Amino acid sequence: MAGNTEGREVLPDKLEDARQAGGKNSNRCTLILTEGDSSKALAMSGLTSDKRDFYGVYPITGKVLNVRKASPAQINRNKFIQDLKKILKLELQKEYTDTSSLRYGRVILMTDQDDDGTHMSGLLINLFSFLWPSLLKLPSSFLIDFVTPLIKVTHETKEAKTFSSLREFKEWKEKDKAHATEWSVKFYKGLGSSTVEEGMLYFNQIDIHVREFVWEGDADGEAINIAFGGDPEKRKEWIRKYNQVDSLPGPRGNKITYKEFVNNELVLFTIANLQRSIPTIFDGLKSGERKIIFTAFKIDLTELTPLDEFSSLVSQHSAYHHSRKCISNVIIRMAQDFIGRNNVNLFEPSGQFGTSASGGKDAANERYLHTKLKPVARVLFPKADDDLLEYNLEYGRKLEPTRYFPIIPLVLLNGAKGIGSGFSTFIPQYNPRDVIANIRRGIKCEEMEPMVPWYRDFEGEIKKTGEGVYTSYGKCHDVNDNTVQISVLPIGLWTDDYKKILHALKANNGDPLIEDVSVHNDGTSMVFNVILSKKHKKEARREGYLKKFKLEKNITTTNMHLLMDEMIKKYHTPEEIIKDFYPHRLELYEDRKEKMALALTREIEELQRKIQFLKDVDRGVILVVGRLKSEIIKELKSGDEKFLELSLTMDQCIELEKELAEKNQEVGHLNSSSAESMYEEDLKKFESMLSESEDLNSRKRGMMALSCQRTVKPKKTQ
DNA sequence: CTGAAGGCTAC
DNA sequence: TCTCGTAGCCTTCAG
Repeated sequence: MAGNTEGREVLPDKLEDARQAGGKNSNRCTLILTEGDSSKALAMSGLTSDKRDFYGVYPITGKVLNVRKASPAQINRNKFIQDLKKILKLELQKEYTDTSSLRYGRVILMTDQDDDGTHMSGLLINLFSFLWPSLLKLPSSFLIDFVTPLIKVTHETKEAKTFSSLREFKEWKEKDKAHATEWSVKFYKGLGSSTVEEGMLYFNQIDIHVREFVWEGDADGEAINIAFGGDPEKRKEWIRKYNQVDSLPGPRGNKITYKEFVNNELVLFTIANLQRSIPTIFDGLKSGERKIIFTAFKIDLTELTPLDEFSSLVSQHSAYHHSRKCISNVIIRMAQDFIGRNNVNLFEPSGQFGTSASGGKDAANERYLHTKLKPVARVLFPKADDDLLEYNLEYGRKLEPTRYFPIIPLVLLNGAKGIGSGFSTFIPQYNPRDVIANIRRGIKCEEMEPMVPWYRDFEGEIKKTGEGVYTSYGKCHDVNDNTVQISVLPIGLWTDDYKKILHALKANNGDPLIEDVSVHNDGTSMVFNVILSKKHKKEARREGYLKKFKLEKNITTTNMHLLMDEMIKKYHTPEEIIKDFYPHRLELYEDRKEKMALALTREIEELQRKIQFLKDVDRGVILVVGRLKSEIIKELKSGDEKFLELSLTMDQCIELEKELAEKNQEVGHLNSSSAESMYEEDLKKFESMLSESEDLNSRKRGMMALSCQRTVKPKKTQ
């Protein structure tokens, strides 16, 4: 009667097993895999007691292992796969011709209706298709997609309709454009926000909320292999192809082939993944960073504010839908200013935002941190641009711009690292002055100077050592015959990691290269004193300490990808990035000029009308004295009524004429200024700000030097 | 030569 | 609350 309880005690704690699972009715049982614990709760509240006979629920926490790229050992030790095997009684390597030996007859994937949810479904499909392909090829679908409505439209007289994708909704709207506006539209924000009642509704009519995955043939396997296999080149090709499809997918019933899923739906995750991981050429920002900047400008974050407070404001103002912990980490990274991080940080780090001891991983918890915008932010992103940008909308609400246009390519100042689907990116940091100089050359149609990576306050050397390869070097010197002092590490090598390297050299498999290491922290930086082993001393001197002590690190320009209008573009040099950037920035000044001219013209016309009005009053053309206001208005041109509020004196007239003269002068100035000269003004402002902060830094360093007069003495050798 | 690890925004 | 494990790509380094 009841399900087979054999082995039930070893089933995972988080499983809500179907009562009939593993029994003679196991074939009629369905396992629901949910994305996260909150979706499991929704499923549980929707499944009434009688349904619990045949439905089991198991939550997945986090992303599922991509088995196609994993080693057998990794697959074996993966917790989720172990659990799944137990729950379904799956056996590796087994060919299934039916599901009779399993504890459940089919599996429903209940993932969120967002891009990451699609990815989760994809990873699960990938898992089954790789480990148990025979199950997906069974005539009756083994994998089922649970589809909750994303959008619901209601009408006064007609029956409500629901859509499970934005694409379906848009198709419907296009088809009946004339009447679409009669419907009111409701957007669901995903599984997490569904109510218990909605959960019940989904499971009462489960048939209209599911979609079967169908295996048609080899093309399905091939599509999955391209999306999840070990060949990124194939993936790049796939993304390029499906990123620009304007044709909509075929009819959407209650079935979908794996190939359709991959090419029409999974590709949307891929694009979202690129947009959050790879900056645009225009503003050098990833989507999350853009939301952060936007919110900081919008709420005018010029006073130190607790970081957790700011990050929750970002969620509200920019409709950031991911975890707040995540956005806090991004803000922390944007505010960090230790050597090797940002050349121009836009946010003030107040509190322990992390150090070069561990590349910033030692930052304090967000509740101990404060931040605010640095003044340079509004110099790089001028306020005057705000009206010229294009903004994203969500449910009709204005959000952050689709892209900003800082005055110089931010991505070259602060660099970029990111890992997306199909593409990753690495862009080194450069000297703002070099970038400015090259922009000026570009505008004057002169050849640009090749730039070498530059990191603020880095005292080591960086030079070109190959095609697309630059090497940064640490610094060290002999203190005495036995001791070498290492005072500077190459870019990207953190002191904690370097300690490990030195200890490895000390051990060196029983043949020590160095005898001893001592580490000194002088408050701002680390200094290592290394005692050379007698045996290797000569060799170390001959081959060079930098090489011997691993004080060289490469910085490559071979993987520079940026987004440009939703397409990935590869750059080979930083100068190429500048060339793609500054013409757009110049165009923005043309826009700005046009807009300012229009506003000025309006103001001048208004002034002229006011002056004319006052003159007419003065000459008696308009009679004012001793009359009712309503009488006078009848004789006035429409729009002139408000001029009655003016003080009707010649003093007022003279003042307005003075104002008019000023405005006319402004027009003259505007007409004589070109986009280029306006650009130059903004660049000069940024340059003077750079000089200010450089002065400040050198003063700070001077004070440090004074207070740290005690130099670090090497430890005496015994 | 192969495998692992680091970097970063997400679940 | 914090830690851990996962995706995704490319480069470096250890075995």
